Amino acid sequence: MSRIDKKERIIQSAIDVFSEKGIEKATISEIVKKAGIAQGTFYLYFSSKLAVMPAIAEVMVNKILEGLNKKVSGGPIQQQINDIIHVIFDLTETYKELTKLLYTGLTQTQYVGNWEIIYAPLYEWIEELLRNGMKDQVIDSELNVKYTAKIIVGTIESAAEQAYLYDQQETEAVKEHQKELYYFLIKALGAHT
Amino acid sequence: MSRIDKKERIIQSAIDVFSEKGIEKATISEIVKKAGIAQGTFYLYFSSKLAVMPAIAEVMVNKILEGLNKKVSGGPIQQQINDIIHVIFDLTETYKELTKLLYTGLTQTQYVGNWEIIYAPLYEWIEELLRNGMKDQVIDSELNVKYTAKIIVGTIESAAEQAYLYDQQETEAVKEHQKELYYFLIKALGAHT
Amino acid sequence: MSRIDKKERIIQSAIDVFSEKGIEKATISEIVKKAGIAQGTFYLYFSSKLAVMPAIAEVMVNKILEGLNKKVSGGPIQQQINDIIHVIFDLTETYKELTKLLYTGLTQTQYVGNWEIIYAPLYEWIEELLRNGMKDQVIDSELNVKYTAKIIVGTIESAAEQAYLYDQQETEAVKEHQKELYYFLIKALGAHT
Amino acid sequence: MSRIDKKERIIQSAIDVFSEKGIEKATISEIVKKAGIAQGTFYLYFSSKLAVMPAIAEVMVNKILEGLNKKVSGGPIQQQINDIIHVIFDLTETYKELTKLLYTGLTQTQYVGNWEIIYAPLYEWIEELLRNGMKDQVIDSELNVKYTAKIIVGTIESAAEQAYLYDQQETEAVKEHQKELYYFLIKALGAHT
DNA sequence: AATGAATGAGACTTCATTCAT
DNA sequence: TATGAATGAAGTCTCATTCAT
Repeated sequence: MSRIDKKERIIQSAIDVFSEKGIEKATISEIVKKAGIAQGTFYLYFSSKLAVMPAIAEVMVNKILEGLNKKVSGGPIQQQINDIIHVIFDLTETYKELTKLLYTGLTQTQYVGNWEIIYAPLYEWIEELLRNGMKDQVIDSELNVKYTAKIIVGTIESAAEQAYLYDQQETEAVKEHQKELYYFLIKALGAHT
Repeated sequence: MSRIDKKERIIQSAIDVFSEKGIEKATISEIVKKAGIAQGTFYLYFSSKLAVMPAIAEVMVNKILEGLNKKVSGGPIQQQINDIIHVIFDLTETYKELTKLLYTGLTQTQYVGNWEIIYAPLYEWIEELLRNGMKDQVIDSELNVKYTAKIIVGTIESAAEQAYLYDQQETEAVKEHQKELYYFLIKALGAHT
Repeated sequence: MSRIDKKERIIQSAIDVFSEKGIEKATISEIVKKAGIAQGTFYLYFSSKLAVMPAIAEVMVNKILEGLNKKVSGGPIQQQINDIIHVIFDLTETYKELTKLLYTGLTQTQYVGNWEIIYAPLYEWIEELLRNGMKDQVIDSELNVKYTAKIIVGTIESAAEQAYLYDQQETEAVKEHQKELYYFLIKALGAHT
Repeated sequence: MSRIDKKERIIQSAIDVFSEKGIEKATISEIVKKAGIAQGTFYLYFSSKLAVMPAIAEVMVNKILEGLNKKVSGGPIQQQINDIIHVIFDLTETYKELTKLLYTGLTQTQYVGNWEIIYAPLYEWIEELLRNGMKDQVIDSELNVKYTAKIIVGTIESAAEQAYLYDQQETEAVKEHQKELYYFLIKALGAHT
């Protein structure tokens, strides 16, 4: 097993354990046990439980980007917004606590600053979408691309967390929530419904 | 010192310690020390560190409600939205990590369900605002009041966290972010800018 | 069991364990086990293994002082020197490694400075002896009391350590060593043999 | 790099690390790091951390012998005693903790017995000096050469440790201490001051 | 002979929780 | 009700030692 393998295994195992137990109750002991490596080996790669957070965050953002690239069609902006909503909702459902955990985990460490760097590619992806929409004159041409991208991501993520994490909504309610969110965003962007 | 005093002191002290140390590193020892009570006394009021969370959440939501009631004018919907943004941004700045911590803290316990109950008054406040706006025909009459209220709260809170917590923006950038958020919401609600 | 009892027990147990195992191999686990207290209790009294050192040093110096007060006669200076030699040799034999350990233990910590304070009463005891001898004109009247006291203690202690610790001399050799040491000191002090 | 080079480097590095950290906190990791060799390589030369001690002791005794041979004049015994004091004080100042560490380090191992062997050449050097002094009738002809040599070495070393290690005396005080020690030894040996 | 990643035993340390006062 | 010393379980982390390369 190579060095890189070991590190990957730790990250993957940490994702599992954090998801299941939460940051508080997650232990390095359990992470290494699940990763199938020795206790001391953990410390060759990470200095503490929370030091794994940035690596996990990167994995998560990559999953979102992958999802966006795979699932978001090249069609009209309305369809694209709808696809983005579904991608983020699906990932949030799959990884439930993890996203929230990441925020908290990072804020509890010296790595808060990393957050922006890690999320940058995602924001850029949305910014590109907005710029194209503005170029095609299908969305409000006066909006600030940078902040709007952040607002959109925050809005969708918080809605998804609401739906799956706090409300623990039924499938039907989730659909309703998504639909409302869709109209909300479409209007906010000045696109035609 | 009465029972209620003691309990209040524990909650306040817990807010301080959680804010400063995060959930992970906060200890009951420090909470009781700051509260000026004995170790054992804590357990007369709360069963564990995380059991204080719902009480803290309630305090926070009350602060938001207080802020809304005090700061949000009776004027046009646009002005009200603007006021709401400022109230939530200000509280987020003051209590920085605390909101996030609350989410995480609650999700790590049996109290997740409480979240909705605690936030209910806040959502109702916004829902009332929306209903009035619809009645006055100043906002989109077709939107779903319940989900829209949640979406609005989520959007503003996530933007505030972005601004103060992750980006650690300068005053100017925050203002820009707030302005963009304002237009975003106004449009989303179908109100005239 | 009172607070003081607990602390005393830790110190006594630490003396035993350090003597038996040396600083390196002594563990807090074993100290508490022998003291019959819980692991965590140790930390209520001392912050680390080495932090017990000054307390042990004090105990040792007190033992020496006790011995001097009890065993050293009020007779002629020659007899007194002889008695001092025996007291220090006896204690060194009983506590073998401990004295050396103390030096090392203290130098490995922030407590080096304490050494002088702890040894002060012993030096004073010897200084008093010297001053009396000078007053009675039985020893060299020109010697510096302060440094000579230190030199005497150092000379006797190092000889005792030589005898018992490094050379591990037989009884006869020890007697010979002591006798030679006696003449050495008598002459150094300018007393008549 | 030859075998001998490697071994020398380990010993030198161990001296540095032991001096800086003390036996307790010195680690093989740091010794090899400073020596510029791999972890495993250490074990090709020494079986443990403490097994380096005898080698270090030898280095130290050689330094003392070198110093004596170089610095101690062929003049009158008084001058020679004075030179010896300076040599041992200087080395003690340079290597501060190391001498004490050696004692302790050796006593914590199976190598205690080695101590006498290692120190033998030093004692012989002093014994030779004493025998010459006796032959020349400049010192007490009745003293036991063997024990007196040990006592002298112990007296000077303990005084030097007092001065530099525990008291951390200023230059002036050290000179005073040395002067007193000089008269002390001269008188003890029955030489004329 | 040399390497250094990996190991895992075990020491250290913390801290929630208890309970006699 | 309130206290806080004592507990000891459990987690963190280090580091000597091994072994495949």
